[in-house]
Formats: sequence, C-alpha cells, structure tokens
Amino acid sequence: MNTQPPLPHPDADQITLPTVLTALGDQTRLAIIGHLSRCEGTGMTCGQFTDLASKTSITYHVSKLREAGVVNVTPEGTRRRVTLRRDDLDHRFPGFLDSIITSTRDLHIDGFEDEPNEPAELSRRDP
Amino acid sequence: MNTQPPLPHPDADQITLPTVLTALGDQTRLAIIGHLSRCEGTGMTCGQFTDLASKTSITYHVSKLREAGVVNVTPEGTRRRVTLRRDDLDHRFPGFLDSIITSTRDLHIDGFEDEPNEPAELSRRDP
DNA sequence: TCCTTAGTTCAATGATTGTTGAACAAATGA
DNA sequence: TCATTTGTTCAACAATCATTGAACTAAGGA
Repeated sequence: MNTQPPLPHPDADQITLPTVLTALGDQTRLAIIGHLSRCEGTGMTCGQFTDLASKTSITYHVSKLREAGVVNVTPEGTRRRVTLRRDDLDHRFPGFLDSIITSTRDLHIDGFEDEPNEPAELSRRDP
Repeated sequence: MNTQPPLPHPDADQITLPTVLTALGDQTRLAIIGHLSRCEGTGMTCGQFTDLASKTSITYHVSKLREAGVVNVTPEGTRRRVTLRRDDLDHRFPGFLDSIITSTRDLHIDGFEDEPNEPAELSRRDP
C-alpha cells in the first residue's frame, strides 16, 4: 500500500561533487554501487547487501549514499528499495557514474561478483 | 640540480579507485585538482595553493593526493612541482578524471576563480 | 493473535581526519 | 657567510568515521 513517509533526499541540484566523492570513497559503499549497477531497473533491498556488512552497518552506509544523493530509498512494506539516482547523477556529473561503474567492474572491487547470477529476484522465503 | 631523493609514489597498477575517491572527497584537494587541471603542462608548486589552506595543510593534502596516485610530486630546489598523473589515471579509470574536472569547473567548486562570488555563505563579518 | 522478517535507533567505542603552531631542514641569492 | 624562500616534521587536538550489540518498530503471514 506504500503509505509510508518518504525518507529525505537532496534535490538534484543540491547534489555536490565533494559529497558524492566522499560517499563513494569507501569499500562497502562502492560495493553497494557495484551491486546496484547490475540491477538498475529493479534496484535492490538493504537485505541483499548483508554479505557486505552487518545490518546496522548497511543502514548507516545506505543513509550516507541517500544523503549524498547517490541513491534513492523508498519504503515498501518492511523493506527499503534502493536504486541508483542514475538520471540525476548523469545530469549533474556527466560521465562520472559510468566511469566509476566501469572501473569498479574491471577491478572487481565488488563483494562477490560472478556469484552464479542471483537473478535480481527479491523475496526468497523458501519453504 | 635535481639531486634530491624522489618522493614515494604508487605504481600505476597500484592505484585503486576507493583510495582515489577518498583523496578527491575533500574540498581543498578537489580545489587543488581544479587548479592543476589548468596547468597540465607545467604543473604547479605547493606555494601556489596557499590561498586554499595553510602551508602545513597543503603539505598534508598534497601528500594524500600523491599517496593515492593522483598527482606526481618532484623536488625542484626548495620547491615541489605538482602535476596531475593524467596518463596513469586515464589508463586506470577511463573518463573519470575528465568527468571530475568538468564537474568541478561547471560547479566552480574551485578556490577562487570569478572572485566577485563569495564562496556561498562563509562568514560575513561586515564593518 | 502471535511470530517472523526487515530495518532503525541509540550509546559506546576505537580509528581516522584535518587543522594548528612551533621547530626544523634544505636550496637559493645577496 | 647569512638571510630568505619553500616546504616538512611533530605533537596536540577536536571532529568525524565506521562498527558493534542491544533494544526497538512496523509490516506481513500463519
């Protein structure tokens, strides 16, 4: 039903380069971006990052990314859907995000990576 | 006569994205890069950055940039010539440096530039 | 209704930052 | 030789960072 209060996000024109760079200058957060870049349509939930750090830490890092304007976070039931702010970032800093993603891929800074390809599916509450 | 011991720099292949991003995630260091981008041929000396911060601070920030592999620093007499490691960065992270420089320019994050513009809202101790 | 899932809040903690000032060193120039 | 220029080192400090564990809330499913 999505009747949840939205979380605060900076407007596109309030996103600043130093803040974005600071947000990305961290292993864990860069890994989150790497994950997200493979699910640009759907996004991911916080729970899908718990291989990178503890639940509490993920909350912290995702907030940092949200406050910097790098990701969008929207409540969905008990979950938070996290997506890259691709358009805003491309508009503000042309070429930047792609160069980051490409480099992150090449260097596989990522958490795991070619992990038999979890098909981006959410919920997995198997029997 | 340049018989000075060189300062330690990482090899091109030792430059990592998180480190570079951390190095650039700072107002002062981003401003240094902005300055340097306008003198890519010659480079600049530390003394030319003292409008951005104190001498001691500049030493600190330039070291950060050097250790991250963003700039090259070579002693010349009593001075240090600082240059962007353009080729190494372009090779490692294609498009990255240019996107940073372009964005830094557009947003004039820079130190001074078109003077008449007080840096946003810093102190206003008028007479 | 009760239980589970998904995530947040909070206080505590140790580590890392960025700044300062005083003292220093090394090359240059008079 | 002596002073100046240019930059470094060091200890100290406040501020911010990233992590932890315990307690918590809110939504959904049985």
